[in-house]
Amino acid sequence: MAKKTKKSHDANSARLSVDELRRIFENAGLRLTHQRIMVYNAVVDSKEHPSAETIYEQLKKDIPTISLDTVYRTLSTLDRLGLIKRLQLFDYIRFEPDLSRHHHFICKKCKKIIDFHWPEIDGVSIPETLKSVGEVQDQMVEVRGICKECLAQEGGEK
Amino acid sequence: MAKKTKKSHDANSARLSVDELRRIFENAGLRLTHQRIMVYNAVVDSKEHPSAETIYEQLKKDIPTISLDTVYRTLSTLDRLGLIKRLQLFDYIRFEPDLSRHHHFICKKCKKIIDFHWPEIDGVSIPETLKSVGEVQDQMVEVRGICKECLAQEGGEK
DNA sequence: GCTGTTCATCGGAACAGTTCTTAATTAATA
DNA sequence: TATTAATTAAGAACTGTTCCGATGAACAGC
Repeated sequence: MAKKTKKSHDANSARLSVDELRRIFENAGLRLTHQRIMVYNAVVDSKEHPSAETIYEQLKKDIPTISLDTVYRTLSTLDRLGLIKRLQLFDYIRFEPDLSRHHHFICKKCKKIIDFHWPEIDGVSIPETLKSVGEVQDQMVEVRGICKECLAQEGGEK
Repeated sequence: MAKKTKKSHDANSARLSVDELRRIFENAGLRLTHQRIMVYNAVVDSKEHPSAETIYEQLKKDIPTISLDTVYRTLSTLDRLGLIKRLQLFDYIRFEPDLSRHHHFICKKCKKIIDFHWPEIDGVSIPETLKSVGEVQDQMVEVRGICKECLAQEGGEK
């Protein structure tokens, strides 16, 4: 009753079923524990690129005994298994469930991260000079600025 | 004699003269101290996106009494004045002198950061959806992969 | 069912990078 | 030279993250 009904998912972060999770964990020789399921679901359901701390605070409501260490370890495990993605954009490490190619708008003020897509960029082939630098595995545009909410606040508080 | 002759600069990180620095500091109501000049020069001369610790270790050779705290404070000041740029891509905070638009290749293995240019990307205009998200101030492509040196090492050590 | 083994978990301690504190000293500018 | 900001030293504090030793749960083979 007091529970939030948080169900709105993007196409690219649909939650895997427990059976699918079990298969992935078993293949990796790992056990699928309650905590692991809960951490996974928390990241997938979240839209705010949460930090370990955020996930921890959230899960404590349902599992009061969960430890921060477990959250950290589990997030690492999930990242290693490719189920979520680790991001380091600021002082915090954050996690996101969207594994498809996308980019980030980062508000310099409130540090909010907003995903966006940019197909025009995704189509541009990597410059020649980069090929001699190394093997490219991943690319992402990071756009920084001030988000609408912070702009409104700035204008209002003057 | 034991001094390194490190003079190769990119076009975009030409060192400001002491007079130019003085003017900038004066405008900001700050004093231009020996340490500040040295820290500034160390970043501008460096090609490796150094951390505070790296700068500190380097400067100790010339100023044995310099404190790590001063390095941290000075790097912040220089960033605030727009003379260098602060980067947080990994666990360390790093600094770079190149203020022009460029992008970063980051080696996942040795954590080296290599600058590169990508004019094709710079010309692409920002997607419509972003305009409703906020005010864009800065954009940068982050490419991750394995650099040539690490690739060679990987092949060799097998 | 038991028994041992293999993990995952817990709680707290440890760690690393960064910032802050206080007081004394040094050095830049008017 | 006087004023005042910046630096130093030595350490504490802080924050995010990881490690450690003990405990406990789940599973395999008997």
